[in-house]
Amino acid sequence: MIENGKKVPQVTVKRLSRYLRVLEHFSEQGYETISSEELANELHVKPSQLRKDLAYFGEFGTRGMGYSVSKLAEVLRKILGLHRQWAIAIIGVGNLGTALLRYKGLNEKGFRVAALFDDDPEKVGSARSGIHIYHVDNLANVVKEKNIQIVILTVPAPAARAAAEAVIKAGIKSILNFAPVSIKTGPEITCLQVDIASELKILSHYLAGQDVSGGKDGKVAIPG
Amino acid sequence: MIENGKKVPQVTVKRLSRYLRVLEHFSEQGYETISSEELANELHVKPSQLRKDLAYFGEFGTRGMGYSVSKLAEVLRKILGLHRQWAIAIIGVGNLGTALLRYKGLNEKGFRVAALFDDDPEKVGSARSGIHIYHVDNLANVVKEKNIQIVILTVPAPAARAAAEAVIKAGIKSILNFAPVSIKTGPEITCLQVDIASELKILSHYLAGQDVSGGKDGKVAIPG
DNA sequence: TGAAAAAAGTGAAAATATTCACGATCCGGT
DNA sequence: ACCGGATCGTGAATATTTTCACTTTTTTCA
Repeated sequence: MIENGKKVPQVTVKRLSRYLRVLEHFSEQGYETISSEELANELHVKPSQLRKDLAYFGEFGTRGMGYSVSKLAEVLRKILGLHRQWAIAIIGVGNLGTALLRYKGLNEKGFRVAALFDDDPEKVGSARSGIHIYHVDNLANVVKEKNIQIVILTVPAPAARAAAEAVIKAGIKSILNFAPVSIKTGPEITCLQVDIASELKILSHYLAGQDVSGGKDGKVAIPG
Repeated sequence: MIENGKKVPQVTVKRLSRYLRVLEHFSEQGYETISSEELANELHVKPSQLRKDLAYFGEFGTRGMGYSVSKLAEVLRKILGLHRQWAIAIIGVGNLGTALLRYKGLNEKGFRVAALFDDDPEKVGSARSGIHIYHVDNLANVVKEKNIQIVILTVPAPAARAAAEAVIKAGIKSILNFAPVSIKTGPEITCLQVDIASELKILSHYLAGQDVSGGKDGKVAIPG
């Protein structure tokens, strides 16, 4: 691992991937160097936070000058493991699974969807965007065969827990879970949750708090 | 607003929506009461955290007994503003936008997709799942007309910033942004970001850190 | 009715994460 | 070579969030 000593907070890793995106953008624009202030402003974080985030991994800037755009990008790619190619499986070929398969962000350099899984006999055996759909019962085999490292779970909620168990049993260490179910994992497994319905409810909370309409049935007092 | 005093961290609000989901599940199973321990275990958080989260809003349990499943669910629905109906617009009718439109989690009680927007003349004027696709130029009008409160941004990255500006100008206060671009908003606007490519990179980081293959080109040392 | 058990609520402690502010270093011009 | 300005790197100060551990309240059962 790259980091030198103390453990890196996950929020930091999340920001690193954002820094990288901005750097790649600046690189395309022909920028050679960038200061922590410019880079941080782009993402609406404090420059000191950017510097602190990088400090977990080493020193990459030049005082008085800033950072070399290309060098820093390269460092971030290494920290994020993007110098490798990761094979992804999507489990659950519904609306969301299919959309993700075709989503540009998922087919960036470094990632490749290598297999799809479902338990619907109608779907199993066919293909989407040229990727074969296997039955989930074959998960362990296909994972081994195709050297899959990352699983994206887009199954319906009731199926999620079982699917997650199968995934873990198949030896997968990285899960991106879109099902609205919390998955219990050991410490050696990274499971990130993307919960769209929850996000909406958060928005709803803030909207309701601002009491947007103030309408007649807008009472929110809590009984008892 | 409901909360009594100090401001509520956003992570707390996020957890509230998860608690609610579990409660609804337990309710369907016929449970009448639930302890903080049972509820918290389900989501792999500490019971004390659940209690602290609720404490921002009041006291809802009975010592010695736990919480009434239905009462607590009702409280959470109110806190989260789910006793109202919110109209959503999706901007960007590509793969992801279309998938979300059809996604169950987005059509739960409390939410309704009321309009779609795109700037592709091929799409504008047609409909998806019975929802009309407008040109983004008409955003402000349609937002007013249909009383839209929440916008989901699923446009490509280069279009995101402009789209976000238009959204904000149209008076929207709640944005769920799927574009890989950081959006600067005033304090009265809530903008949540769902960044799928970033999540993958986080997974990649942890995978690389574990040095999964240890293979020949697995070197990760940083030069200089 | 009283004692024991269960479980919420909560102030304080601990752990994390962010921000500040300043010393260190580097570049460019003279 | 030196000076002034820019900007990184970082320890210390804040701020935030989580967890603990204890107190209070309620229920149950003998």
